[in-house]
Amino acid sequence: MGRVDRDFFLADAVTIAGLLPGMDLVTETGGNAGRYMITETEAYLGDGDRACHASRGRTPRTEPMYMEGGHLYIYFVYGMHWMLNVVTGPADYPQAVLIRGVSHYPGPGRVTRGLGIDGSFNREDLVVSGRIWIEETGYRPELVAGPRVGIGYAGEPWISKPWRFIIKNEKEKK
DNA sequence: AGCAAGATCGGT
DNA sequence: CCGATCTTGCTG
Repeated sequence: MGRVDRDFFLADAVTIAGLLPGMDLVTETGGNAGRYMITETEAYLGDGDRACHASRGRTPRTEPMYMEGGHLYIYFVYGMHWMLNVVTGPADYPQAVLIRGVSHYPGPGRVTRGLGIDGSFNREDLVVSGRIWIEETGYRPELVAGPRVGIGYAGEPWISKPWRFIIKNEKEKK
């Protein structure tokens, strides 16, 4: 139904994390074309959110999160996994939505491995990119919200915020 | 320069 | 439950 435009990404991360499930993530990489429905997301809401990387200040790694909504923030963890995040909100408000799962690839590490997404996609602009973007589908699945995964270090109240969204009846990771 | 920890995954 | 694997950011 067409590529999502800039305005969509200017809302806050929690709002967008709740809208992305059901939409399609489309890739055109080196002859490999793919369309995958987003099934699971998580919101990281700015420098006040202790679970958000930006809460430790602006560093070379987190710089992309300070870009205008619609860009990608990609980083490497545990020595083996790329994490795919969609930056949200206006420039200089560091927020992002982690794509934790798409059709056929549940789990943030599996998403990037499955779609061939790596550090070369860091700072990519979903609004104009020729190799990755998001499309509206008209599908509005029922979602289940819950606490975010793997952020025990953040402490309360952040650890309990229901900012993880999964399509109801969709299998969780593993 | 050295080190601890990490928005994970797969095998036991 | 544990090991893999390596970048980042903080400490000194």
